[in-house]
Amino acid sequence: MAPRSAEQFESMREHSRALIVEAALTLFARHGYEGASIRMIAREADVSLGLLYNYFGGKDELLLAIMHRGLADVGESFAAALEAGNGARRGDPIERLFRSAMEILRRNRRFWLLFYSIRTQPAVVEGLAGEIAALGARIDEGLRAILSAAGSAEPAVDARLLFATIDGIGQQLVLDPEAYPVDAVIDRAVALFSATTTGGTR
Amino acid sequence: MAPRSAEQFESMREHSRALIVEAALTLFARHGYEGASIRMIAREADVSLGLLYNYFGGKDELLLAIMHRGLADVGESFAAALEAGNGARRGDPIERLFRSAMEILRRNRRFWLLFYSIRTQPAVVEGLAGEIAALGARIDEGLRAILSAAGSAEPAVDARLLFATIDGIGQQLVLDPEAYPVDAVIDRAVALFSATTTGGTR
Amino acid sequence: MAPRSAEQFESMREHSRALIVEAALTLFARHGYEGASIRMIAREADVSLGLLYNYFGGKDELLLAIMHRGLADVGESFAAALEAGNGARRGDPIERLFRSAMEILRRNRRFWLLFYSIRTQPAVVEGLAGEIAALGARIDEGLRAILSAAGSAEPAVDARLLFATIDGIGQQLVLDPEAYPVDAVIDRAVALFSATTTGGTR
Amino acid sequence: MAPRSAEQFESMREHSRALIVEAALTLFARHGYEGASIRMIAREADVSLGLLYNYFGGKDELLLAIMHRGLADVGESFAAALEAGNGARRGDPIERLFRSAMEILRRNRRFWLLFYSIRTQPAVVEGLAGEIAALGARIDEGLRAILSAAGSAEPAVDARLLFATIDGIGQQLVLDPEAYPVDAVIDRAVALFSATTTGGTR
DNA sequence: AATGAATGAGCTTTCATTCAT
DNA sequence: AATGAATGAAAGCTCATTCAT
Repeated sequence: MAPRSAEQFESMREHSRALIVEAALTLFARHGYEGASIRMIAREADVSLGLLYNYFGGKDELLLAIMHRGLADVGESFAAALEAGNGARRGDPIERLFRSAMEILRRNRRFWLLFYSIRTQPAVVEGLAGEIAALGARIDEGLRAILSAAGSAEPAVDARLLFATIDGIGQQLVLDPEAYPVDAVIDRAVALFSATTTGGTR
Repeated sequence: MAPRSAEQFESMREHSRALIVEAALTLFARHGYEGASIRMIAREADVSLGLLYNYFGGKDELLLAIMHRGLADVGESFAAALEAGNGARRGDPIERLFRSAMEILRRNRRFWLLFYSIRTQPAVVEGLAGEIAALGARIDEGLRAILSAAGSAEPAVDARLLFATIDGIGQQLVLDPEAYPVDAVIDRAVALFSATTTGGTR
Repeated sequence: MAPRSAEQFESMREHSRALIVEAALTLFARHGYEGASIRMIAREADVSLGLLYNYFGGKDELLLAIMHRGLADVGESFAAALEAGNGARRGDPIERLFRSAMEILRRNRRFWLLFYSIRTQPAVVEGLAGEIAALGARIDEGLRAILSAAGSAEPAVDARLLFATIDGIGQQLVLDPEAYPVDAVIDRAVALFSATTTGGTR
Repeated sequence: MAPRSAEQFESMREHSRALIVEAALTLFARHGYEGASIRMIAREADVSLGLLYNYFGGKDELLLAIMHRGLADVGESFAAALEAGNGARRGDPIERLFRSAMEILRRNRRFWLLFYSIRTQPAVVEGLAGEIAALGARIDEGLRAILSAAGSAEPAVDARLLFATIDGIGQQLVLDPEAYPVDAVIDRAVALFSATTTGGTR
């Protein structure tokens, strides 16, 4: 019999990899990086222990893969939100920003649960520090641009505050997605931030 | 050796206990709850493994003791901040709130680092959930009172937003206490929140 | 594709088998039997894991095949050396023996490295013990014959000593083929052994 | 109750350490370094898995400790043999050397079984290479001195041969201590080596 | 003839915890 | 009050081996 084709193998690999990443994301989110064991993950993915190591060099690589993907997603989503704001689309760019931030959080709650639980731990975040810092800088820059355009007197400080506010709301949302009144809070936040800017260049 | 008095024993106990809690706080903050081992803690406290277990029934009890103390401290500090606001002291109560919140964070950075890293993990936080929820409710209530007094149209929503903002700023501060421009950000936050309230009862 | 002939298949088989044996010999020699993994061997042979198991029932069979071949080679080479000595060829048979022994060692250094590393381990050598003993007996016999012919008073003991000497020199040579002064040592050994025999039948 | 005294702890430690080293030596000798598992060793020592790691940082450290002790023993024994030869003691120094070498081998058969099985494997011997080389050099030097004194024309080469002969006999002895006729072989070897030296300075 | 994904037992190691003194 | 030797379960990881194609 002929061996499986390269495409067959590729699709098997893709499938198993996805299973594992999915399981890891769930368990890392629930128990934290250290609290979730490789065994638990393999079982959750319904895959053997050994197979996991066919795809990831170790627990750290698994985390890295997940975080890498998650951070990239955040970066892209944020860039898209900014771009939309610069276009002809109507509506307050600050509001759009808040909304899309919440969208990102909601879409990948597990990633954020994980991210929030590891970002204080240097050893865990080690290989990611640069990437995270770069993403933070890019976001800060974007926020400053929006706030400048909106007529902020101190865009650098306002950007920090805006970011902290989003971060804070996001964390509450992620901790209790059922009960937290995001929409009302966001409305209020938008009102606050818009009130103190002149309304921008127009 | 002369027999020690009951007071001497008591003070030795207190001393050792404090040493252990201190060490645990440092290491839990640095490596997370799962990442810090009992051995590391005993060594850091310069105390034997056995002694640690004389004082604390296990790793979880140690965490509980730390968290309990920390949460109590937060509760008290917050109550004090509110009380001061209600008193004859002049100045914006919202500002006073922000300032004292930052004070709390700064005073016990390690506690917050730890708290932020575990609050997403049900298993770790298990025995604390009620306490945390109660504290949250108390704070929410206090915030609503302040905001009502300050003339907020929707104190419940504003309280949520205010809390999220404090939480968000706090987290940034705790992650990078050296470089984060707290004071400027707080000034701005105070301005924002004060601007949208009529000024309250005065 | 044209169907391959039986000979073509046969030659492919031979080729793959040889590739695998070659790789295994290299890695067993370098890392020892337990230290070399089947995966490493398959990769070194540039062959799939599955194919390796098509040719060899397991790691132990692979070792057996290698050792079997190696021991057979030793047996043949030794027999040839003896035969030459019995023939009309001139020169000291003891010298010829030493020289051809070194020749064997040099020709298959990897085999000897492996052999020396496993011969103390009953479990590894299990299936080979008989074969090794038989070869040893054959060699001992041959040595006794030579030494008898050379006029040794105690050929049995001399054979043991001669064998140990060859073994000892061989091991040094194999451990450091670059720097070890085999030739000089052999010259000296030949002189020693020849001096204490009367010169034999002639 | 008072805690155990420092001496009590020390003696407990000494006891357990010895148990572990003893078991490791036995199993490393029997199955080789890679072939003996830490679990097997702990069981053989009748000690828990964890305790082993209280005393040795890992499998490699355990090997190192054993080899270190063994090599030191060889060095000392050899030095003693040489010293005795330089003193007033009568008898052939070469003979004394052979005898004491066999004594060393017999006294610690397990060490030699282990040593012979790992000396061809660079990765295993890694941390020991320098120590082994130094010991080898010291022995070579000692042998050259003896052979010079005994009137050898080429002490450097004779030393190599003598060493290889001892090594070879030793290996046979260690492989089959019951049946190998060491004494007879040694007698013969002494005769050979003594015959070709003039008898030395005296 | 040949592939490599998949398995699970077993490996080395770490950890929270106990206990005799 | 205090010590640290001792335990064994469970962690991360590797390995020989199987099997569908």
